[in-house]
Amino acid sequence: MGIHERKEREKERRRQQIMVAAKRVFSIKGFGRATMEDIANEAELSPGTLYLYFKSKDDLCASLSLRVLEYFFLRMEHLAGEKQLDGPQKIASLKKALFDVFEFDPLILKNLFFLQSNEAFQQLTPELMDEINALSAKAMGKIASLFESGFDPDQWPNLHPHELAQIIWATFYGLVLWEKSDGKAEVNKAHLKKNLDHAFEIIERGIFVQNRSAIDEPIEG
Amino acid sequence: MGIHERKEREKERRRQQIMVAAKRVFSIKGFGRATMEDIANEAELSPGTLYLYFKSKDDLCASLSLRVLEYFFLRMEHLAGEKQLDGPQKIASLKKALFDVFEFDPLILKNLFFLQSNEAFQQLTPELMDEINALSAKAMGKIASLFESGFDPDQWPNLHPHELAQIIWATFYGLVLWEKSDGKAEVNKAHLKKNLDHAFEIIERGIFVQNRSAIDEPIEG
Amino acid sequence: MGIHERKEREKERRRQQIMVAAKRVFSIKGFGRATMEDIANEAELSPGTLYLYFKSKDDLCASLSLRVLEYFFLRMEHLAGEKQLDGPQKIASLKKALFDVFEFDPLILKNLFFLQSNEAFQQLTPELMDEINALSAKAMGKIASLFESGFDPDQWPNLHPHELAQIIWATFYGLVLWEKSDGKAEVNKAHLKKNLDHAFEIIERGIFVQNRSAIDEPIEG
Amino acid sequence: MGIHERKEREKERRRQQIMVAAKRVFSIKGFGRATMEDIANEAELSPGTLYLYFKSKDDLCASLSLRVLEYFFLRMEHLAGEKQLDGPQKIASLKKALFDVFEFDPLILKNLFFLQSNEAFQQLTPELMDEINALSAKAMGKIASLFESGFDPDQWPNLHPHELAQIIWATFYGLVLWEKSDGKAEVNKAHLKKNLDHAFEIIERGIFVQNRSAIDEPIEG
DNA sequence: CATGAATGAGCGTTCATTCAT
DNA sequence: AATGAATGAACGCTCATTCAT
Repeated sequence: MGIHERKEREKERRRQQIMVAAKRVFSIKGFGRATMEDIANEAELSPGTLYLYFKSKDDLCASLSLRVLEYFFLRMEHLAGEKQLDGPQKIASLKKALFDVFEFDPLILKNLFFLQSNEAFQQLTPELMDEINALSAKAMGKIASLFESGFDPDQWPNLHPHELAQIIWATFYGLVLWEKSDGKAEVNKAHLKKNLDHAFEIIERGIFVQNRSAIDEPIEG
Repeated sequence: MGIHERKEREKERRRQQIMVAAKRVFSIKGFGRATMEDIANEAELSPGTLYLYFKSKDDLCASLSLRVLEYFFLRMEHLAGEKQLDGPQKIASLKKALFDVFEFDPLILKNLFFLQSNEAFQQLTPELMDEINALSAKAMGKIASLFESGFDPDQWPNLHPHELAQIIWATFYGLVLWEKSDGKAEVNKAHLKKNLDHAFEIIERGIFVQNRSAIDEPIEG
Repeated sequence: MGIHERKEREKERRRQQIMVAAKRVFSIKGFGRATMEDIANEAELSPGTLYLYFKSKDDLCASLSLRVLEYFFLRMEHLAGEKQLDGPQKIASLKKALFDVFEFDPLILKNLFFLQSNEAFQQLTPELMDEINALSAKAMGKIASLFESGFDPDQWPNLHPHELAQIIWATFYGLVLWEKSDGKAEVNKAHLKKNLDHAFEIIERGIFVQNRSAIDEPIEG
Repeated sequence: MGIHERKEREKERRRQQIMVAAKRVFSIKGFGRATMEDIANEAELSPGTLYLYFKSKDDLCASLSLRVLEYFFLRMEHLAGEKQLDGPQKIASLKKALFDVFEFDPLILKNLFFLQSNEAFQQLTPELMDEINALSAKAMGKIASLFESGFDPDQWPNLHPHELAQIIWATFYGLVLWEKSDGKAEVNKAHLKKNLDHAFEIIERGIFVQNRSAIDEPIEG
């Protein structure tokens, strides 16, 4: 049994080794222009070996994405579990979590977003595609659940939590992709952070503040 | 001189013809899978001819993007010229303009966003890259100018109009890329419209509404 | 129109040039081990060019086969048209025709037989597969038609012409494949010729001669 | 000595086990598409182990063929030993034996014929190639010996028994390869049987019947 | 200007075989 | 003896681009 476990661990380590190499290569040569041979060289393995751990190049790429997505989902799940937060605190935590996701792996995150908004996505193994989609959906669901009790339905008669989650996610999505992939990681991080701060402040004020008519009405009345 | 001008006009017409063909092919085969030969066939020209009008495939793609960007810029310019609008009207007009840009050519818009967040972008002719960047920047500047007098700097001591423009743009960006490219154009339009509505309502309320402290102060006072 | 025809001729010539090169390469390196690059080099073209004239390696190979098959069919058709031949003359003509087919291109004939009795065959474009099968069937039909009036149905109550055609063809098939592919073309030809002579003499005697019971009957009677 | 023999027996058993697995895989995936890994999985061994028993994939394939060939040779040897048979009985027995050989393993027989008429054959270990050739030759010799006293040399001044053996073998060869490998084993068997019946009836009549001149002679007499 | 045949570097992937354990 | 992870050469095919006509 010890043997089996050791093998498992080694196998997993190899996978990680390949994924690390792939990430490095992607960040140097760009996603589309990285070849399996490049990755193999970087991992100090032969091309064939890569295929023992990943079905295809797409599979490798998607697996990278999956890791970020998993991290993202875990953060969201944890967040959704914190019952005592008020609206603004939720927003703050969400912002923090999203920023952490970005920091966890900016390149791969861009890669993931890229992949999802791309025709290549349709060519993954259906299982992998489903897995990515399912995980995305689950994470989105967690964001939505954050807002189930978070904002005033009288003020937002048409905005369902899922739609809000989508908008927040899309904003994040846009901000991330908007960052130049010029390798200046620290600059990008700071820039994204500032943008996130502003965006979430707007969202927070927009959602939780009593709106104008509510304020004005008593005066008018 | 008439001859020269006619030649110019014909040359420009040819370019348009190719771009129209390219658009059609992209929308059928997807961006990555469209070949220059496909485009040439669709334009009823030979592959070689394409290279008389566009330096490379990337150049052709980028030129397509440029058209959307030009349309976008024109809309923004026009909008920025309308002096009499109040804040909410500006937001409404901006939303309308962005939606029109999407409708103008959803596929190419996605393509543009795609291109910009992509390594391929770095490989365009510098001139083209500059042109795209300059046009983007100019359009962004127009959005920013919308908000120069639009929101209360006391409430937003750190949010410069340019940053707000970026956030709005990124949100749009994210919402557009988030749409599935599954060919159901009408469905996508309706979905994007709803999302845009919500997003801009949040932004509008977030920016223009007096914030909580402002509301509360009289009570405290 | 002259231009178009010249182009057509040149295109056809190119095809021939490639097929000739392919044949040479096959005969040197064997079918399975010949690469498209080998063939391209032999034809003094680039690999890509081959694909302008043939959809795939299989397509190229099958096209080679088709030529032999066409020749074979033409011979059979011509033979079937000669009405005045008696049985032994038919057999002799058929033998001659089959031998000519072998001589026309021994290597490709083996190749064809090889292809047909091989799993690889199932992977050709359906059209090509159908074309080969249809041509084979037509040729077989011609052989069969040779024997529709050729042998005594009283003596062969169960042997239909098509079955006889199959047997003759299979015999030829076996004799051809039986030849060693050792490059000694002349030796092979002589050997096949001798075997064909014997085989067809047996067949001729077997089919056309009155059988024992027929001979014996008068004695019995 | 007991130990050594037991080892030998076990080694031989392992070989058989692998060969059985190989046969199963070939019949499912087709010959060319079966990989060593497939075979190893089927045999519940690891790929490496296969190489302890067979030098190469070709070697394994050829060994399979050898088994059929051995069976064939045994049948022929037995047949050649039956002294009391007359010509037609010999033909009938030979036909029966050949059909049994086909039934013994249609797929592998096709494979053998395939292998022999193929370049791959040249790449086997010389020993294996020699063994196959020797066994073929021996079996062929047995067929030939059947006919040493079987047919009238006056009628067949040029047909030596070995040549007749070759023709019969080639006919069998052709008929076997001619069968579609479509998995419908029973259909194929019935079809081959019918073809064999017809072919051997032709051969029997052709060889043993008094030929035309012999028939005419009584007139002369 | 326009053509379109030709190019050829480049890629993802396979699989028979090896060898350290 | 048995393993099975690793190998790496090899291959068929694509397609953006060029250039002689």
